[in-house]
Amino acid sequence: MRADAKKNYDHLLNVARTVFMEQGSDASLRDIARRAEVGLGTLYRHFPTREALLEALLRSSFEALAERADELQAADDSAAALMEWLQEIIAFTHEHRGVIAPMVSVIEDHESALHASCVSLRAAGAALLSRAQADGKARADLDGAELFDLIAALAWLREQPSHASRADRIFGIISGAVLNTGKSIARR
Amino acid sequence: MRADAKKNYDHLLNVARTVFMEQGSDASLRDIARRAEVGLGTLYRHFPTREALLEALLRSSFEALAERADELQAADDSAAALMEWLQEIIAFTHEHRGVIAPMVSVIEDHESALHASCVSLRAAGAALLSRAQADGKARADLDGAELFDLIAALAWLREQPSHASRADRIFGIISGAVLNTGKSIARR
DNA sequence: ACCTGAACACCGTTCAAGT
DNA sequence: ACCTGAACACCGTTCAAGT
Repeated sequence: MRADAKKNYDHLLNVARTVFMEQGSDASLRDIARRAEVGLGTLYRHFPTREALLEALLRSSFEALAERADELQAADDSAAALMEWLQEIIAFTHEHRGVIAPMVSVIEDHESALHASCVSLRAAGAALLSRAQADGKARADLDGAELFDLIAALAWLREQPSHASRADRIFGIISGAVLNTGKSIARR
Repeated sequence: MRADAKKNYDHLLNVARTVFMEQGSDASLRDIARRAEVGLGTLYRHFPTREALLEALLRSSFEALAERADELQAADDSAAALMEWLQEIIAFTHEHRGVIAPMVSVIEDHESALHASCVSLRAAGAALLSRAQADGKARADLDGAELFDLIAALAWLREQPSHASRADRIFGIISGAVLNTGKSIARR
């Protein structure tokens, strides 16, 4: 990449990070180009779709979450490890408002720039689930795709302001449904 | 209302029904006015917000769902009644793609035209839940707002094409978490 | 090789002017 | 009392023209 192109690319990523954080992942691409003081075509040249921009922006975070799952595979308590990872991925999507919808919409679209990252995350979750199942701590009749569905549902709910006060409770209820520990979540 | 106004009002509702069914509840209001062969201002006069249009369109359905809950209160099995009603409300939101997001976003906004309908539905669900709880068939540590969250999460998931094949399974898992029957959902 | 921004086809919302 | 549609302020996406 030419030096000037590289500079634009990096600057666009930084501005996009700011704007997405402020306004969510459905922020205006025009606004990003404007704030980066770059032609709109330059943004489209480097990132042909919103998904491509999100992927470039969040790649390292996705990788970190996948690595975190690997680390947690070594934890003593496989159920606690799964719960911890669920907490972390929900916290991540909560931080990046609006990111769960594109993640779900591209999970079966092999052409999307965001596809690989989502599949990796699903696989990372599936691996943690598998170990918990092997330990008899997670319900056996659940697979990675279903776990990803539950994560997506929780993540979407988390984005709704009216839900905020119940977020922990609902997380407990749904993640509790994944485990074999009966219905023991914190009572009020 | 003047006769010509009434005619426009009714015609707009019919066209909106068609367009929302075709494209979801976030369809273009401009397109609706265009297809109704009515000035854009006429649509805004009758329905000042998208929520007002949705409310006028779905009021009878919301009422039917609330009445259905009343009927089901008389059923023998309170747990089955709750499950049946959950199925029906999810089927309704699935039929009306895109409607769950505004429903959740206005549930705490007393000014919204859609507010009353959503609160009624939440109350209807809460009543069914209460009876199941009194019978010891639903987990005691759950309230209407939390049930509404779970419904919303399921409804949103249902809108995602990639989720379609697992819809029944996830419904079983989440609704199972509401009941006190352990984790007995259909195995594969 | 890369950048620019006008052009095109859309939105939602408001409101002066018309009947 | 009601209707109309231009006007305004936005979008996403493409692409001819420039450096």
